[in-house]
Amino acid sequence: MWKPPDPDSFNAVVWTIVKQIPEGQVATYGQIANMIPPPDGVIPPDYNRLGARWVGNAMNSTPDGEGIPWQRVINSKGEVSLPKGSPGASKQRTLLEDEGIKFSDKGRINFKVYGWNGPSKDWLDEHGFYPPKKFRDDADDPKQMNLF
DNA sequence: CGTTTGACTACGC
DNA sequence: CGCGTAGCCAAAC
Repeated sequence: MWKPPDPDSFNAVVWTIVKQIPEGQVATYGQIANMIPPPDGVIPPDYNRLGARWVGNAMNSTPDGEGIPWQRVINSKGEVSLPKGSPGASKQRTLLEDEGIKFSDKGRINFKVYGWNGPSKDWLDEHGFYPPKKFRDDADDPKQMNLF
């Protein structure tokens, strides 16, 4: 069974990945967890379920002033996952709206529009991370459109 | 110490 | 869809 190595280094890895999320896009806790290779190299079937809480923990202890876009990580339902009505929750929503992200009337973000497809393959290879789940076909990705 | 909690998620109804 | 539940584990009580 996979468990995170010492929490400090695990958090550092999470932050490294979160910093790659571009403005105006969002990732999920489970998506981040899926990118981080387990120490023993064996991926359990419910891999992202195991890591999602730890990713949440890492977000909870995000250092301020280091440019980590913590607001771009949300839960699998597309909602801000901080306690409803908390100062942090409204702050996160405001930050995302400032980046141009729109919320549905039920407070959800459409992954088809704003979901992050992960870093470039080069970056993944360089750091040894797994490619994450994609929310859109690359053909539909605005970033890939005029790549030719 | 035992219990509860938490920025989670997949799954079954 | 929404809601409840099981499973996870480090941290805080």
